[in-house]
Amino acid sequence: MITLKDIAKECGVSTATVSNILNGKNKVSEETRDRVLKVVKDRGYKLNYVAQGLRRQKTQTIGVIAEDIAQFTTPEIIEGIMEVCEERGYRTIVQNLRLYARWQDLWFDNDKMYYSVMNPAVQEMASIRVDGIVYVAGHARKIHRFPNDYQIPSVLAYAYSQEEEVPSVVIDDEEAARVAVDYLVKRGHTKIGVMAGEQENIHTKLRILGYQKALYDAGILYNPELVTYAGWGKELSYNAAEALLSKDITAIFSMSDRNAGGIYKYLFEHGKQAGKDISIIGFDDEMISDFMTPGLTTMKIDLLGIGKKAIEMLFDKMEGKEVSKEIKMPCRLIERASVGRI
Amino acid sequence: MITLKDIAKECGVSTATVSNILNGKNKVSEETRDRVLKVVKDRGYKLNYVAQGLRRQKTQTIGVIAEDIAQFTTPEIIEGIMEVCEERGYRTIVQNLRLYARWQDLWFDNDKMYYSVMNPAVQEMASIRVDGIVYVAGHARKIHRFPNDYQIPSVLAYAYSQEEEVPSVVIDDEEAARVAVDYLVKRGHTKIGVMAGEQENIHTKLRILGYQKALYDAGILYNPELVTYAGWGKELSYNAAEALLSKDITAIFSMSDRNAGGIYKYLFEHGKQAGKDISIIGFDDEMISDFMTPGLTTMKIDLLGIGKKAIEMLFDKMEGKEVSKEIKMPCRLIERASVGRI
DNA sequence: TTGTATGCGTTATCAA
DNA sequence: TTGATAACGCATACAA
Repeated sequence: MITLKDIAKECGVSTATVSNILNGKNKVSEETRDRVLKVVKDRGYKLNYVAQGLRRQKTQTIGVIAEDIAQFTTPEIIEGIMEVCEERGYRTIVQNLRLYARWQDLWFDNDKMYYSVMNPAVQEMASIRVDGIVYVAGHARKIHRFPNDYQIPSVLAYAYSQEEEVPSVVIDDEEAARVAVDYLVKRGHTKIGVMAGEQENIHTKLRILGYQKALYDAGILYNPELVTYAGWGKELSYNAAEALLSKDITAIFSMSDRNAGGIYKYLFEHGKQAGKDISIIGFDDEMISDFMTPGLTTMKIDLLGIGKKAIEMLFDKMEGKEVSKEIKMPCRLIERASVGRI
Repeated sequence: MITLKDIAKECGVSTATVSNILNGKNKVSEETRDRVLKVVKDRGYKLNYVAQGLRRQKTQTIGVIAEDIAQFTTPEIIEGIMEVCEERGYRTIVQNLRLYARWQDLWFDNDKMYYSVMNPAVQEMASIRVDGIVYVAGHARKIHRFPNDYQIPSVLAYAYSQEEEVPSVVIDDEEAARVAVDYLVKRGHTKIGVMAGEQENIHTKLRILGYQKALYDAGILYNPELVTYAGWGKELSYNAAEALLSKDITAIFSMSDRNAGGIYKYLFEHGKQAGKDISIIGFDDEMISDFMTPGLTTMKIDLLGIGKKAIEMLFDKMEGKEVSKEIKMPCRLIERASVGRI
């Protein structure tokens, strides 16, 4: 592989001069610049970032640590991060912890498991000498002890940071839920059930709060019996659908599109339809919501925006600017056909 | 940041000794090893991969160039690549060309557009001095002129290579289609329509071939009038559904789950059901197929397997082993409820 | 078993 | 405007 030294020799100049030219320092004459640039091009010379990184002590690289790129939220968040990095001339290197693929949800409360994968990943990033780290969580929770021994500027995306120096970007679950339920209320629904996610999950708790808020604003009494916890998948939700539907309700706030899918399945098997026999609003705007029949009205998460915001905060931090401790990104209502009027 | 030299000084040994210990060379006494290792641990010393890469002329890093990680096939392929890389102690660095995000499908036939993004990406990988490259395509097509000026061992995943030195891993479209249609035939269907993808697309052409093969094997005459081209999305397929359904058919081979979704929508609006009024088999096994009502029987693509196979071929290449020019990965039938018997 | 010295490809300092 | 030289952190050949 051709090096800077080769170019220098071929041009009859010093390596310092070639380096200066390549880095746009203007202490070189037009003439030598042109000559060198021509040779660089002809020989197809390419800078060695490894050597540059060593000398500069700066790799111009952002590390992304993803809990699992197979989580539906993750690729789009990373897409947002990469888009901004590219604009700013930064490279991106992705570490995939594959936490869900390894252990499903067993790692949630198992620090030993978690850190057995997380620590090496951070060390890896440190060894590569990335200039900053974006940690992309698979679902919202409080992350404490973010290993910051290496003094690398870091930002959390899609989870809440417990450490002062690590800011985070999350979705505004409570407000999004309030908007969703308010949408039902505005269409005349007052008896509104909830197909909730995992009971201990932060998303779940905050969305319950938003649900309460919307009811309160409308002067409707909160009735805990109308809230069913069914995890995040289709199956549990399907199993819970019958009991929930047998209650005296006209609409359901489903905390994920997948949960809504379980209800749809139940309805289908009993010859009923969302939007007609019962109103349903989902959450996530996963692709499935556009493929369910009828289309599922739902709350869209701005994943791209989360990624962009997170990396922008990281750059601000790297430049020593003041950054907010936590940013809540709004969700957007996507209207389809699963909600009717009373 | 603490360096190898610091450790050496603290232990009163030379850097060479520390390096030898860290690299598991057994020309060191137990005693000094233990002493050094203790200091390494206490001080939290971490190797600098940048320096190591420079010295070794080997970065222990695999570059992944993805046409777009937002394509539904891509994250899982990357997941497979990363899993194997991790086992072998290789790092992974991902470049996301964001081709679809930038230009939808305009870049397919526009070499200038394509290489304006592709060439810098490859140069980037070259500058990082990755040991090998896996290129992950967003959809199957023939890729010529894979820029291999840098002599970096490379492999194509999910597209066909036109270059002798670049092997590829693709899905066996023809056989998968044959299996799908045969499944319909075995259930008594003889009048089988096709909701096909983009006409010029390789997936489309090969699957048509598979369709023909299955018909031929069953002694059914191929009738081109039963084949409708509708792109890969839901909308065009929905628009084409009426005409296709009005033909004298009892089943449809849909070349993507999304296409099947368009048919479902049409059926739903006309009070009909897949599996009862018409049989449908899809392709891809995207998540939507499990959420459609009734569940869509479909062909699952082994994306994880494609990723693993591709990276394994790359390692073989890097080790100078002989590798096949092209590997076709089989698809698997996933039975749900959208196909009935005649 | 351990240490010395050199070089990987680049950038930065300083002198010319 | 240009060049000589040192240094970044590590691995290795060779000497001790």
